[in-house]
Amino acid sequence: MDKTGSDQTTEDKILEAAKNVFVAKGMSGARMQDIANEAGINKALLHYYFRSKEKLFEVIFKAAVSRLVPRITAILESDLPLFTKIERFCENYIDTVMQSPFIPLFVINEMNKQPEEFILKIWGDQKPGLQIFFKQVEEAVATRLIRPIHPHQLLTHIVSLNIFPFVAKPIIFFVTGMNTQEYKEFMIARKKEIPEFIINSIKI
Amino acid sequence: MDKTGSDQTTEDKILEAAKNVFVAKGMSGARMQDIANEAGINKALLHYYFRSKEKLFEVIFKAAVSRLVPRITAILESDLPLFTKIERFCENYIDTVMQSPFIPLFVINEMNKQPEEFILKIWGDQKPGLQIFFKQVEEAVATRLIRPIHPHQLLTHIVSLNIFPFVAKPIIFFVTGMNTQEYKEFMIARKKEIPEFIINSIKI
DNA sequence: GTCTATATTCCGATAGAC
DNA sequence: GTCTATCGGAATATAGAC
Repeated sequence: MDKTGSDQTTEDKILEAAKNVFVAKGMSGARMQDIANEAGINKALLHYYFRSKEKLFEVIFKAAVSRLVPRITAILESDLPLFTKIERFCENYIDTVMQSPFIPLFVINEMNKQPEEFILKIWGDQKPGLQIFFKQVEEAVATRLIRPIHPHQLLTHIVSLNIFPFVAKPIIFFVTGMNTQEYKEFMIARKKEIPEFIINSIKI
Repeated sequence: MDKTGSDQTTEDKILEAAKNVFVAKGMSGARMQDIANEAGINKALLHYYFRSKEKLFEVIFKAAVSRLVPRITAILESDLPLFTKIERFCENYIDTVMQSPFIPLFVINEMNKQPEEFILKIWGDQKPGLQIFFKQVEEAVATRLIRPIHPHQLLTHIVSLNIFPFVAKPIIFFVTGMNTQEYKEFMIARKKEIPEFIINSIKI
């Protein structure tokens, strides 16, 4: 099962190549020729398997969303205690995203650029039910486990602290003068730093 | 001085139109024809004022960076006390960005997509000296004003909490089910919520 | 299924009249 | 400075041989 080997089906090679190119350059910046080169085939074959660039993009984008969203919601929707949940989420999220660090910006960017009807077609059923998490936060406030805070605000805090450093990587480089190795250590440190930062703030 | 009126010079009309189109669609998604339409002129005139799409983009991107970066650094580089600084920063940043909320994603996205030499040409001198802020955080730790935290981590926390909700607006809509008005109120509430969240976490 | 060759559309850029 | 018309190349997509 060598992901880059020649035992992949042509369709798989196309999908992997398309993912790499679309994620790196975005829908409008990607070229069918780039994808064909990356897959080691020619342009015509792309259109044989997927009718158009738009159809191919739709498949890739949907797959990216389908992998990113559950990654965020699964732990938050579990029945763990609130603080444990926050700790697990940060560790787990940063670990997985470090392996494909450009996916978040890809999804965020296309969510902002693609027409709304396209986005609706993708998310349609995906709309995550985070009500369990919101309820849990409200209860934690009611029982004085944490200080008063709106669940939407807390969720946004958590997600912002985890995702933003990935999308802003070039800015962090410029501002701090880190090199690649230091950036990696910085992100690993955040797996502990973020939950500590959050829990320190909300616990009573 | 009507910004949308016809008393603008042609160059100003082009610059404003180009900003709107580039920010909305990105470098690769923008079309010279779109910019010409938005400016109420024709394509040829774009090339008369700015030699190429790339040159025009460079002007727009540089302007965006030059307006965004000082906005972040000015307050952080001031000589205010640490907590006051954090409060002012959040209020000020969210206020100004709410007036052109797509600039941060534009800058972040192009920083990731444009070749490094292009970015270097833009930032060149801009490299902000946040050493004052970093020193201040270290001193605050040393004097037990705040708990131990690496200055880079704290800065990243602050910036993440402020910027991310703008770039992730469509995701917030889907996840929380907010409408436009609720989103606006949500962002206004963050002007107080974020500094409270941060200071609560780091103060001893 | 896979390729080469070609059609077709689009887009950045220029020529040249006014 | 501003316009219309057009060039030339690039990109998506299709035709047709194998």
